[in-house]
Amino acid sequence: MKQDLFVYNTLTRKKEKFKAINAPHVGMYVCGPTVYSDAHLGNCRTYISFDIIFRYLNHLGYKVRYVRNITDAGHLEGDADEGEDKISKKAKLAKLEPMEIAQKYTVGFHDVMQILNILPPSIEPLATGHVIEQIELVKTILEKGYAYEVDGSVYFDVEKYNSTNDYGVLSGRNLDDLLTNTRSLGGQQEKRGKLDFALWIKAKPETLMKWPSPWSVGLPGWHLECSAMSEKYLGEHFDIHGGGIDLIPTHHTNEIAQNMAACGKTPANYWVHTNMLTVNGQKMSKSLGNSFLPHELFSGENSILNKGYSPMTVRFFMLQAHYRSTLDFSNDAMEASEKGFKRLMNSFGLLKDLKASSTTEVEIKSLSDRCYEAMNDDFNSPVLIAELFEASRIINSVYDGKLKIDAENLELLKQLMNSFVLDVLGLKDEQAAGDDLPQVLNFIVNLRNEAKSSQDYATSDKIRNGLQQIGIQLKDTKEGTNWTKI
RNA sequence: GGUCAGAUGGCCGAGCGGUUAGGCACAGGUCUGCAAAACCUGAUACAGCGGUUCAAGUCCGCUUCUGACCUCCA
Repeated sequence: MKQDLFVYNTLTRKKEKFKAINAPHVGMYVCGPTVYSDAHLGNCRTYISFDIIFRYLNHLGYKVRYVRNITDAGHLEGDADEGEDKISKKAKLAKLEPMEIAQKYTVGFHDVMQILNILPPSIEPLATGHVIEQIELVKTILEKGYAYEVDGSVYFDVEKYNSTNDYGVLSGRNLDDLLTNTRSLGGQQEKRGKLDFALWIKAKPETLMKWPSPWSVGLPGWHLECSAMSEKYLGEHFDIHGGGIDLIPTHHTNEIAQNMAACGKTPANYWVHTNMLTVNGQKMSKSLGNSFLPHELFSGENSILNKGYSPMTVRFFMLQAHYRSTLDFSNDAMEASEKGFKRLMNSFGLLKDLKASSTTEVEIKSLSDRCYEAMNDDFNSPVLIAELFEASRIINSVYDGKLKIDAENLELLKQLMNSFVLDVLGLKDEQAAGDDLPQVLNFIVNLRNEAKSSQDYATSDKIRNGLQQIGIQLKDTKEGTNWTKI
C-alpha cells in the first residue's frame, strides 16, 4: 500500500520517485510570508498545499523537519535593490516600530494558519534573528569570489557565477535571454551586471532596521535569509524546498546561486512549487486589487462575495484542485464546495453508527489502495477526494441498510476515513456543537415526534420550519430524527 | 517584445494513448404524512485545423484565445 511516492521536481520538470537523503528523516524548507501586511487568500493556498505535503509525509512515517521562515526584515520594495525595506516603510507610515509591524502581522498570520487548520512548522525562524548567519554567508561568497563590494554594499556577480554554473537551472532561462530581456533599472550604477543582486545593502540615513557588518551598517538582501536559515537548520543539502511558483525566476534562482557559490551544493533535491489562486482568471494580488483576506471570505464582507464561507469549506475548495494547477475563485465554485464538503463530513459523522454484518458486499482494501495511489502521484488531493466520495457513498448505503459490510472491512473503512479526512487532508467537522445545544434540541425533537405520532403535522412542521429558520435542519430517518446545522 | 504554461460538459475541477474521475447544478425514480437527506438511473465534454497510430482530450505541428514570469509577489 505504501508504494513509491512521486514528486514533481521543478528542477527536472518531471515527476521523480521520492528518496529521502536520510530516511526516515526529511528536511523541508518553504518560503514563508513577509510580515508587512495581512496574508491574503492566495498566500493561504500555498501554505495549505505544503501542509498537505507535510501531513502526508508524516502519515507515511517520515520524520519531517519542516522549516518555514518569517521574513521580518531585508525584503526590499520597488526597483530592485534601491527600494526601502518593506517593513521599515510601513513602520514610518504608521509611526510604529518596525518590529511592531512585524509582530502584528506575524500574529495575524498565525491566527489564519490556525483557523485553516494548517499545522505549524517544526521551526519558524526569523530573518532578524539570523543576521549573523547571513553576514557569514556573504563573507563566504566574497571569499569564493562570486561577489564584490562597492561602497559598503555587496553584490552577487551573476555573470561570473554563470561562467561555471547554470544560473537558470530552475527557471529554464539562459543568461543571454535574461540579459537582453531584462529591463534596465535606474539607480544601479554600483552593480557591474544588470542581473546582479544585493547580498548586503548599506543603510541610508533613514533606514530603520540596520545591523553592523564588515562592510557597513546595513541590512541583508532578501534572497540571503532563506539560504542562511535553510543551511543552519537543514544542512547544506536537504530534501525538499518549496514556495509559490512566482518565486522561481528570482528568489529561488538567486537562492540556488548563493548556496552553490558558498558551498558548491544546490540546497535541495526536490524543488516543489505551488500554483496561483486566480480571481476571474487573473492572479490574486494586492497590486491588482482583486485580493481579499481570509476573514473577509469567512464573513462574506467583500463585494466580490455573495456570502461567507467557513474555513474548512475554503480548505476543501482548495484541496479539490491539484496544487500545481491554477485555481480560479468564484462564488459558484465555493458554493459547490460547501455542499460537497458537507456531504463528505455528514457521512463521516455517520461512520460511528454503522453496524457490521456477518458478510460483506464491499471491499475496502482496493479503495484504500487507490487513496494511497492518488497521494503518491504527486500529492493528487482531488483524486483522493473523489475516492473519499466513493467511501462516503458506501457509508451512506450501509447506514441506510442497503449495503452489507463485515467487521473487518468496517474497521478498514474507519481507519481510511480517519487517516485521510482528518490527518492527511486536515479537514475537521465544524458542526460539532459544544455547549448544551444537543440536549435542548433533543427535547424539541421529542416534542415534535410526539406531535407527529398523533398526526398533528401542523405542529410538527411548525417546529421543523422554525428550527430551519434559525439554522437547524431536521431529517426524519428510519432510526429517528437527526439534526444538522445549516 | 522575450520565455513558459494552459484551453475539458451549465459551473468547479481530475485524467494525458485504448476502460463513464469526482463535486455542484439539472432530469427521472425509490424511501417518506410532507419535506430534507440518502440511494438508484440519465443527459450533456475534451478550443480550431492538420498529422502520427489499429486506437488520440491524451503524442506531434500550425492557428486562435487566456494566464504567469521577465519588477516586489505565495
